Amino acid sequence: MAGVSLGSRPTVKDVAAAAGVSATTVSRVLAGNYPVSASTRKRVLRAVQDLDYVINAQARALVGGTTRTVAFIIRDLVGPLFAYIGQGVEQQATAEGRVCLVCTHHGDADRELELIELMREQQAEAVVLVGGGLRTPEHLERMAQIARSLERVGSRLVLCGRPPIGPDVPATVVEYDNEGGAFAVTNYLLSLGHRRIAFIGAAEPEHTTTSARFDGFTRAHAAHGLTVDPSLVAGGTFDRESGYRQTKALLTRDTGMTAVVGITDIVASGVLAALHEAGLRVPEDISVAGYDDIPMSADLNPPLTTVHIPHEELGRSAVRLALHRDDYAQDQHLMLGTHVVIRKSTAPPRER
Amino acid sequence: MAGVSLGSRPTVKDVAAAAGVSATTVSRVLAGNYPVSASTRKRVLRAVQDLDYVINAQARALVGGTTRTVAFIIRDLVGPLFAYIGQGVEQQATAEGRVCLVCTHHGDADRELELIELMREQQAEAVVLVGGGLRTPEHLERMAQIARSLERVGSRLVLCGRPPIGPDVPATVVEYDNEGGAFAVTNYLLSLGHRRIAFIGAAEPEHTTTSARFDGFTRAHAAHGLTVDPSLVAGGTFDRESGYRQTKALLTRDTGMTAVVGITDIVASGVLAALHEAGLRVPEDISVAGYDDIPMSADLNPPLTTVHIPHEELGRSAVRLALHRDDYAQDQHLMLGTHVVIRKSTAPPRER
DNA sequence: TTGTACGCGTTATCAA
DNA sequence: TTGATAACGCGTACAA
Repeated sequence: MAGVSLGSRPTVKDVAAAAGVSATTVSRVLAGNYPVSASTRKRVLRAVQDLDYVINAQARALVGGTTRTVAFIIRDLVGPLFAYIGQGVEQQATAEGRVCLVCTHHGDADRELELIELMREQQAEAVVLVGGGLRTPEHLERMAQIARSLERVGSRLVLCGRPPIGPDVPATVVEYDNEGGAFAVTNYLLSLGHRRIAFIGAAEPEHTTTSARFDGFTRAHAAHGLTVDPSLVAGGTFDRESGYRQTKALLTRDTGMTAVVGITDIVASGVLAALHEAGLRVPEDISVAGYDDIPMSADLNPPLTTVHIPHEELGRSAVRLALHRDDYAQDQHLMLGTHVVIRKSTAPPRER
Repeated sequence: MAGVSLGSRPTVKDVAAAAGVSATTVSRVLAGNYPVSASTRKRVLRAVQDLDYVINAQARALVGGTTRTVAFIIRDLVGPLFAYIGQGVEQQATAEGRVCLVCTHHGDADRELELIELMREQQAEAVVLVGGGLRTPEHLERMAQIARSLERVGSRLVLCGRPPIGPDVPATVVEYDNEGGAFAVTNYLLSLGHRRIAFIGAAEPEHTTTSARFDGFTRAHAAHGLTVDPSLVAGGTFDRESGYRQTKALLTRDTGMTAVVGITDIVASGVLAALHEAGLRVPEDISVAGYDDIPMSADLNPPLTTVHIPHEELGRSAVRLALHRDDYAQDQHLMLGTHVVIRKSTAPPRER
């Protein structure tokens, strides 16, 4: 292997020297945006090969002003829902010639803010926040400030699966119809004849996802002239264990419930487990619905009725909009549709 | 908001001007590695606040020589196994104060090589390859070259879940006992009395994961004085659909098989589906085992006997070793153990 | 304790 | 078609 020197990265200068040209010429050959004679180009490319040269992205970013980098900040890398959105982000970023930075906050809202700051240091062209977030006034205010900070340096805050922060806050928003999906699935259960429907996972009312889904649940009841019975509303977190525990608790009381809506499919899988354990059949004895339509839902026993979210499309659109916001004044707020996927876990209530 | 100028990122110079000091002093305050008078520090920090200044990570990397960045290259962001390894990588990187770059190659080995090159441009301190890879001579040779290229510029190739490339190739390797796990689970089935065991997912013999697992399967047979019947070995890919199709095909022939090993849990879930559809009970009529111990395995019907891989530990160790390779001459090859997790999908064969 | 001058690797500008 | 020079934003050696 000719010409490779150990211990230090070759630079344009080294290539220039090896090719007997100036650094400028090397740069031009590599960029291909300037006329260079064929013979010179050949010599330069040869030197690049010999020295095993690659460009220094940091140096290029420093002078060029852009890093061609997109950051995405996500609760976790695991978990079927977020991973699919993340996959959409990564694919679109790659398709647009960008590199992806990824960070996880494990549900810690303050950590999320820290990470945005970190991504601002990294000069990310866009900072995509995946999934729902807090909606307390303080948090929204800090978020608004951060959005403006990013704006000032030519970057862009992107909310993916979360409602806008405020009317005058510069941010790209790609959300899905969280409330509408919850309305639709609840409405479906009500149409089947259910009147005692439990809702599991209603804690954290200041969390955007939680509140939107619960609102849809409530509105569907209202549309049928009903009000939600608070004793049928259980709290908990977004995991399977929570769905299991909350269902167990509900079963100890005589609630008369004939259907359960889990705030996510994962929660619903815990609901199913608890019901099976109690010897109840789904959907004969009790109906169960989830939310998210993660791949696993089709494999549950029985296959779960749920609300479909366009996971990947969410991520892709987020990046696409953010990177092309200067083009023909695109609308920077997109609301993607959701729809109910009817499987085997729901049926009319038993005659009592 | 005082002092924020629109449209351009503030620099140390701006902060210095605002605080009435030199750029050097600002740098020192921010780095905190040099004595600065309390009053000066205060003025500087105040200016930083006012201007909403953050450091430029690219510029710092250019002079400092290090990006504090770790890249990980993975087949997909979705898929339970890789995501967990990725999570380990991300967590350890964060714990070590690094930022993560992520790219996916969707199983395309050439694309993987391109991405490594891209990460070399990005000056990543370590480039972690997650999951198995090709093992053709050409690919190995290109891989070895790349490892040396990375080495030359102070970066490091890390193989996570893949065997070493060669003895003289500079790379950090963290693998798990793929062959041993396959041996153990096959041995378990043989010990239960099974003699006609199918292996599903044996295509791509040049893929490291595939071949290691099939080797373990073969060796277990040999240890019992048996040879593998080729008619019980089916090919296919790593997905559920493949497991389903291959099983269907096996069932059309009278193979006499009493047990099936899927090359992954996902494949095994397809196997289960095909068996159920054929009216066969698991494990009464036929036993099924998988590989990977992804979370879903415990929820399959019946819960799947499988081989556990220390997913997250794999990712964490990979990053830890790579970043500390200068410390006290650490061994840069780690082999983590696997073990069989016995659940409900395996039992002794029926008396015939 | 603080400041000046230079260099990191690249590209843009200007001149030849 | 090619080259010299300056500049990007920061850290560091050296000087004060």
